[in-house]
Amino acid sequence: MSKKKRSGQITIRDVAREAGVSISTVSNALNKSRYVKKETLQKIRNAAEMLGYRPNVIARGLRIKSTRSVGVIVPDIANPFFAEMVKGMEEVARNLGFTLILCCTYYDTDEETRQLDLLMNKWVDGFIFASGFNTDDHIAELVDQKIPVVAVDREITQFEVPSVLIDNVEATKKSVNYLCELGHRRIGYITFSMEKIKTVENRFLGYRDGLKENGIDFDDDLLIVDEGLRMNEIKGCYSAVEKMLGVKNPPTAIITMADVMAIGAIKALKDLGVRVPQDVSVIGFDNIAYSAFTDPPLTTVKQPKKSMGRIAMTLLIDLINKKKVEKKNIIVPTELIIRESTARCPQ
Amino acid sequence: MSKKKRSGQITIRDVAREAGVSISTVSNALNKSRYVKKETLQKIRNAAEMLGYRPNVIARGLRIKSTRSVGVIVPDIANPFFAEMVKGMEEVARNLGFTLILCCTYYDTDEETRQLDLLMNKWVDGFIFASGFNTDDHIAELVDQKIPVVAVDREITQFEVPSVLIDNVEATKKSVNYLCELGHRRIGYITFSMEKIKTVENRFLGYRDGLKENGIDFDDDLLIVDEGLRMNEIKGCYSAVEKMLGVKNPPTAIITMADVMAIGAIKALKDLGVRVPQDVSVIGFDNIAYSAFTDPPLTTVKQPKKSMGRIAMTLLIDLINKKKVEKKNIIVPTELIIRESTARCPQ
DNA sequence: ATGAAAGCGCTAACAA
DNA sequence: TTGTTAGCGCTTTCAT
Repeated sequence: MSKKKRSGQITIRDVAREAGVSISTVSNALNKSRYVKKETLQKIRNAAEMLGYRPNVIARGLRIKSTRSVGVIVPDIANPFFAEMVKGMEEVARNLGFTLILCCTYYDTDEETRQLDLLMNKWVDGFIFASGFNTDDHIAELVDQKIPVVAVDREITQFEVPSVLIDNVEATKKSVNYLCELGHRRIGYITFSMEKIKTVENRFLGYRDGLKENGIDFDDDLLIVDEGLRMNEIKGCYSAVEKMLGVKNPPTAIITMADVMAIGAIKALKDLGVRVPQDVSVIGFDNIAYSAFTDPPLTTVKQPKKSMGRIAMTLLIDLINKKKVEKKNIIVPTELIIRESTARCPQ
Repeated sequence: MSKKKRSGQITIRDVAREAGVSISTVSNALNKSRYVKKETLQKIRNAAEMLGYRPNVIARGLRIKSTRSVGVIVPDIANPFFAEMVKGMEEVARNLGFTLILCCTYYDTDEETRQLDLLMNKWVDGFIFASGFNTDDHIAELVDQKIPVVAVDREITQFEVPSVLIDNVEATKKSVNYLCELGHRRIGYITFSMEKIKTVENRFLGYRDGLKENGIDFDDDLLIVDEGLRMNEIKGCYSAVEKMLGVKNPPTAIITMADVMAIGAIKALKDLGVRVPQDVSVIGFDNIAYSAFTDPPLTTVKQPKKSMGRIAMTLLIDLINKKKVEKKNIIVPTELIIRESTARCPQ
């Protein structure tokens, strides 16, 4: 029963000897890469089984230049939005016999580049980027080397890289429209810096254009752009909320660009003695599982996270397997989920 | 600027030619594995830089039998408890130049075994199991082949495998004691099946013994063991709570073995018109980030998730690097976090 | 201080 | 239907 120690691994050669055939027959038999007589096949299978043979995927990878592993690069796995997405990815990778290598960047471009470098050396067969900068320089090399890449929750404009994402402009407009229906005219927006991330920018654009379409002038006072939010989305919202309430004509509603931030905003408001939603309404973005259980439950825009992850991974593996796929963006639907953090505008 | 296509990779041979030295000198220079004259080194570095040389880690791995990658096996990455732990692991893996391969098992032993097999073929250098069955058979082979393994949030009894975990018995007793201090005598417990998972079993033991130490008889009516909770911890709690409230002498307090379940329990209670904590108190376990923002905020037992992940990964990599480490369990501290889901026993 | 060459375990072209 | 063999890109022993 006890197999050999790893450094004395059972190789294809051992199996060949045991089965009384050549190593190429073993290889071909086990990989079904050419026809092998039934009985020979059986002999080989028996020998392999008996010896506890494990094909050395590294050696195989060296030969065929494929490791059947993919790199997944996300900003932060502890953010339920990304965790859900990765869950979807993992599910399909596993089912298709691929291995998922996880890297977190914490929104740091240098880190993203470093990770990429490391993984390219490891010869992963493809990449999914859920991380998000618009400086796509480091993707250039991947494209250049024809390594499959798909993006998710971000757009890559410079290259022919397919993305799986939502229409962020429209999605945010839904929030704005809903608040306007409730009579709000002073609507604040909390985001982190958008210059490098199209997704973040588009959400802001949805906010700005949504206001315009409802005949409301954009007011700089009601826009908080805060880098601190990146590292601690929940707590980082305290200062943002404080700042926003301090303006001469404070908002009656606040939109945040992520649920994790909305959760922090609600807490901050409550701590400041502001009632949600009676005094101020709050809308988040993503519909993470926990937003249904906050106090009050959060109104938010739902993204199909897990399914985005699944689609992205399927796409990537198709690309790796050289299936013909249309290299264009896949837009998945969103939905405004109305819960109790929003109410009619006071007075 | 444009590097070659991958299949025409720049190899050590190209660098050697460019630098006018032998390939072994290049290898030794780049790996500092033996002394190389300063100027030769410089020449080699220049050549490598110029050509955009990337060492092929797969080829290297084949030679030295190490891939500098580790397998991390968790039940469910979308559970914030595991996501936080993985975050800690990823952090140290990355800093030490290791690659983290993520696998989810969804509490399925067969899946765990399959994953393991896949990763062994991929020659990962070591494993972290946060997944959790006490049938450690599939770990036997790892131990047998001297592949480093560390466990986290679980105990492995049959083998000399170090674990990073809390004292689950004591931790749960803290909850029981606190509820007793508040005057509760009818304390329910919701868990999923514990037979195969020591951690789950120990929490129950803490509950049972905690009751005894407070002079309370264990009542079978107040224990709900529900397999459905595994797959959907939040929603699965509905039926558990319903069942528990239906008994002749229902509880005034409920302990769940995880925050995700407590969140579901609170929701279920509210939907049934039971006030938390006025009518029934609820205590969770883990202190995931979102338990601070539920309604009411959850009283829970804090586990240092990220730090557990960090410790586990550090330990594993030490093991891989053949550092001498004590192969014994590392117990990390817990803390009862008192929020507002618990109150004095009514009347 | 450096080079030549063997070989890690596998696949695939070519032979038979 | 199967076997022989070159070679993937690298590390490392043995020479020099």
